[in-house]
Amino acid sequence: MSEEQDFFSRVYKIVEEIPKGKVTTYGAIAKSIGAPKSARTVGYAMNACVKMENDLPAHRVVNRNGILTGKHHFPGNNTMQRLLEEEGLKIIDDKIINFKNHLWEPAVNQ
DNA sequence: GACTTGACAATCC
DNA sequence: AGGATTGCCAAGT
Repeated sequence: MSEEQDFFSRVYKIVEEIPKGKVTTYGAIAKSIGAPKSARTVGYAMNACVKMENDLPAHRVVNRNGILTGKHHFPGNNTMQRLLEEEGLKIIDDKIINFKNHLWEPAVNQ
């Protein structure tokens, strides 16, 4: 049993599991992969995810404040906000309204 | 092989 | 209540 995949792969796997209309935080993802202190590293993986052509809903990942911290890294100007709004979320001032209400907690044993 | 950077988070003042 | 600092970990240079 060797599920020891790369840090990136684990992060991608979690992000891939994020249901539509839901969002999660970097810390939650890091925690689910067994690295609660590697929240920064999770964001680092996301940055690489945009560079590669994948189907990861990176726009559903925000910081623990529910703020679209990574919107600047998306193609275009407000791609991230637009995508979230398309999923039924409300965003004001780059911040998700009722963020806690749309927060999705990933599993710990993936 | 060591230093710097970075889409975070928690703590201190 | 709000701003500044520290901690942590992985990849890049």
